[in-house]
Amino acid sequence: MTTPFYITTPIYYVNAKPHLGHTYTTIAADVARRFYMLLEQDTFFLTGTDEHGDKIVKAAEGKNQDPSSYANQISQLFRDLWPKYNISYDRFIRTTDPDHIAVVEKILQQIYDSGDIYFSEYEGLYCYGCERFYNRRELVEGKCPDHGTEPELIKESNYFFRMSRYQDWLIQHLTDHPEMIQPERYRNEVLSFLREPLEDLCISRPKTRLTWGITLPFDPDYVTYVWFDALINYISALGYPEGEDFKKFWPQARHIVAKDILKPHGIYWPIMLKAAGIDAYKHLYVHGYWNVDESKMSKSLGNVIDPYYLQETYGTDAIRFFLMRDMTFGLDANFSEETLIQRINSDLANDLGNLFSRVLGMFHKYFKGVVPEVDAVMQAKVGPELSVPAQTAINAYQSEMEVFHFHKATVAVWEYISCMNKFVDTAAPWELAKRPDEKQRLEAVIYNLLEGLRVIAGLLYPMMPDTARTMLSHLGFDMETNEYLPIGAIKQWPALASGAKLPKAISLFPRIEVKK
RNA sequence: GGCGAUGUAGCUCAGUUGGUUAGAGCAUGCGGCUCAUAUCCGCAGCGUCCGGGGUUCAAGUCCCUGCAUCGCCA
Repeated sequence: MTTPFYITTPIYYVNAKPHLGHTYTTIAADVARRFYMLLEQDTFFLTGTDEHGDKIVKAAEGKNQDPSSYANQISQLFRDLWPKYNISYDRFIRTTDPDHIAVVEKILQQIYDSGDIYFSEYEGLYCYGCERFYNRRELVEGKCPDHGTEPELIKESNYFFRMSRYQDWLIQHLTDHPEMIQPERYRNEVLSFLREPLEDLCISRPKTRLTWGITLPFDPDYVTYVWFDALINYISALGYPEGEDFKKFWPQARHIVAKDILKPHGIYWPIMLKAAGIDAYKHLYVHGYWNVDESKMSKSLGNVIDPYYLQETYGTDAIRFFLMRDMTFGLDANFSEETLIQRINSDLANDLGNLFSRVLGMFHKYFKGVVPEVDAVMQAKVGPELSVPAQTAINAYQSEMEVFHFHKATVAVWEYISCMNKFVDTAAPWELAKRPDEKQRLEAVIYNLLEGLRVIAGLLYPMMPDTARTMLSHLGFDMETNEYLPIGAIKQWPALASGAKLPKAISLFPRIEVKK
């Protein structure tokens, strides 16, 4: 019985179209998920959209739509985008889904009954234009920064979640599970935040102000506030509390998020789970932002990268590869089409594509596309030159992937690709082909190069599923019935059956000509 | 204002518990091969490892301080 694997992306807020950041998070989750498929574990991959709240109401009003149809429309953009990037999720959850709403109600009632939700009146500075409260320090000379009007002091009653009660528990839990929040810098950020007393969280909005939300089961005059609704998706999607998927996958939950939503995921969510009597998730992986041409991606700068454009222009696998290769998980990275093209040409076309092409080219030239039988003595002599570094690459790749260091895992594969290219040069099959007495060596050299390609293709599957499958089918694997090569099969060496007839190579990644 | 992170070749970054001439990829220059997508392979150059001080036989690596950038909090 293997360990199940459960990975989630955040549910994306439908106040804007999908951008590069959403795309990165979702691809990272898909890569992780496919990696665990190679390990032959049972996997569940969840993504979706977050659709309630006043920002959605406002955005809908701006387009003269009701919140529901507006949310439908934006949510659909995400569902249309993911197939283009080969995202293979198991469920796309929406906070407007009836089963989700039922679970949110259930959890709210449960926490309310146990006494961790209380009703309280408070006073604050409210701007009617913004429909929100302001802190004194947010105001500009005592006025609303957006409207320039003086906010009014009003009294309002709301429901609060007693987070403060669980502060010590959370600190202890994070201490006992140092690996829970990664990379470490974000764990430290959470811990430093927890050094100050935690305030209770306001989890409701009166219906006089907001109706687009889930009604509190214990007070029909209020709806629940976005985070309390949104975070619960991670368990409602699995059929909490009785669902088989919940029982199977929840204990292994791993969340991927961008750094802007560290606090809800690092603090609110574990405490909500604790208050509801549910085990904490296993890991939270926090990544940085993609800057564009050295500056922050923002609508006002007009430099928001459109993932549809990228996919249509450069292709699914090239973008998947670039995003995984060029961002150190946890740190900010820079995106520019120039570096993207650079990467595609140098890593994909020159290193990988050309290797594939030259090896298969020689194979067809010297062996007419039929996998040669290799002499055992010769195999013992030639094989290790490629099989030993292959094992090294597989091990490095595997241990980096397990901790979501996609960047380093990629480098491990490319080190092996480089090793293969060097081997072609030193073994010089074109010289061997001229000498009949070297026929056995030539057979071994080509055979083992094909083996190396098999390993490369196997490892590339999580990152570049289409490319990997194309390569494997050119190496004679039946990719109609198999989706991928499991890790055990990747590690085997030699594996290719002699006598098999293989198709001619195709160009995996054409070079992109840069006009100057 | 408080806490923290980062600062290494033109660019992007690796550098374990301090230990020999500081590394990789890309870019640049030169050379080689011809199987291949004008690709690949080899060689070369380039670094006051942010500045300053200290500990040590020995510091990119530890301590103090200053500067810069960034993040979180107030």
